[in-house]
Amino acid sequence: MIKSMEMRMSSAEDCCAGVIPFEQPVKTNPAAERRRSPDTACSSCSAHKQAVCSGFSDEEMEDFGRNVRTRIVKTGQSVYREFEEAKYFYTIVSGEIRLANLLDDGRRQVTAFKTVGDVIGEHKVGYYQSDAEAVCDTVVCQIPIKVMDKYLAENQAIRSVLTSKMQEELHELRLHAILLGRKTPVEKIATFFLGRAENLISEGEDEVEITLTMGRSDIADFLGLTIETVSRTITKLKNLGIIDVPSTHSIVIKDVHQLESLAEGEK
Amino acid sequence: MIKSMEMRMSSAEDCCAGVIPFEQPVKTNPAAERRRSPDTACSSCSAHKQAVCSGFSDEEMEDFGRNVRTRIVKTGQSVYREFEEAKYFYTIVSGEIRLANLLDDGRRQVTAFKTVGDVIGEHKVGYYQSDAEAVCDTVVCQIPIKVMDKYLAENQAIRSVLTSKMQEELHELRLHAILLGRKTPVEKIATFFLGRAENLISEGEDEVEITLTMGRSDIADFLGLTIETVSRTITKLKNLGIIDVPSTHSIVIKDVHQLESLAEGEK
DNA sequence: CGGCTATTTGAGAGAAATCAAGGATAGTGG
DNA sequence: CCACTATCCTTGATTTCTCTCAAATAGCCG
Repeated sequence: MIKSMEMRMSSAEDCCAGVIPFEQPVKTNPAAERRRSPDTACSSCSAHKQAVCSGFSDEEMEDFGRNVRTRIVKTGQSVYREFEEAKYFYTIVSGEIRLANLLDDGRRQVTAFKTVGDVIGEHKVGYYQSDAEAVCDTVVCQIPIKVMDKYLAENQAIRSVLTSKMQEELHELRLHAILLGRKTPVEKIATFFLGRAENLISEGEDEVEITLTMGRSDIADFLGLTIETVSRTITKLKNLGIIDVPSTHSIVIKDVHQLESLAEGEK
Repeated sequence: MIKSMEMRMSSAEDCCAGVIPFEQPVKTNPAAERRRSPDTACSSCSAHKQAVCSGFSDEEMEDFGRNVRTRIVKTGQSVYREFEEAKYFYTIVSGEIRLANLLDDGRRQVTAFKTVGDVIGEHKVGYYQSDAEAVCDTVVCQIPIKVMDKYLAENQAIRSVLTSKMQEELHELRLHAILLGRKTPVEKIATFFLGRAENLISEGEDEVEITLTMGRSDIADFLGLTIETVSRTITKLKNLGIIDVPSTHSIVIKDVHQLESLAEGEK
């Protein structure tokens, strides 16, 4: 039923932008997890400012910290799988997660890449609706649904943050639908690169370097293309002088403005 | 900037399944709206059971009814437009709404069709992120964001219903991404028809009749196809004996099981 | 009935997928 | 540290499917 793709991936230590907020050795146990101890407290968490927990007061944070666990997910491993009972939310502390769905014959659609501060999991459904897999070595904060529900019931700030995150996710999925349904390969790749560059583009700067954590097949399955078309399109953009490709997983956007034009279909 | 598509549509009175819950004449004013009076109270609203307001107690409902307005939206008119300031949520009382986004050159992606009981609008963003247009004559219940926020702050049941609806929307958008990115035209059309039949299929029944409220170009823009491919694919399914097409806007699924096989890509 | 759209159907072109190799890269083990 | 090997990525040739362009038909409204 499930064609094995993208397994046996490299551990690629330098591929993840986020800083892992503690130095503990990774357990050999594949489901490595630990309750947060004082030295790994939420207050020192590198993802705190961007995550749902940003809405907590200091005392609440401390209480929260006692109820969550940190889980290390190595490249290619899954955080959860589609149809599994949804017992937890996860906040991404460092690394990157892809959400993907499979058709019976092995065709795959990656619906989103999630990074530091993003929340994954399901509310009110009971089971996960996608596979969540680590694109590179990743650290997540595991929050039991019941705990989250308690905070949501009591705390307006948390509700507000979570609702905003859901709303943003809806918006991103709608934008992605436009991309999948109506954009050409060049537009898709250009849009994808710009999305990755979003937080890196500084005023008046034409050149930005982005990191492609994931492989070409993840990109292809995200954009609704084949890996060959992804590869050819990247080469085309390179030949046009709009990007440079110093290495497979690194792209330098040499002309942001021109790439933006391409992304919107202006010839 | 915007290519005019789908304008000047017919008024197609028989195309909407929902029952309009009151008999007032439609105002000639294009922004026809009225505060709900006792005889048009929420308690008699045909959408009540399926909508967010289902979480209200009787007194709350009465209060709620004083704060909302009913708005009649004729075929082709918009409830709101992308980038407009988002002042209201809307619950669909009867009829059908399409959410759509345009690219600068006129390409369009319909991201969803919304029907009775669905909520449209944005939280926490400030502006609408899609166009919302009536596929056929439609009645919506207009809820000021501030009013909704008040209820959300006070009422767990409302929060729960709204969160569920958002979660469901996320799920639908993910499923739609799979369709757009990875399915063939036959699979897309089959999936679309089955989605429309979802609440109509009864146990052990092979044959179901569905109504296509929208035109072929809406279907095409929803499925990421051209109208020609939509038309040809429908013809193909007809020739295979899996469906009948008694009229343009009516489809009889003659073999639900076989259509399900096609929708999932089983040859 | 007449005009306007929407839909269907046909023919042809073009673009992306598929099939097939060769080359680069990274992780493994000596 | 280096060679080996598996995998990933790129490139080329070909096929196939969908889009585009074009025109006929059908359906609806006044």
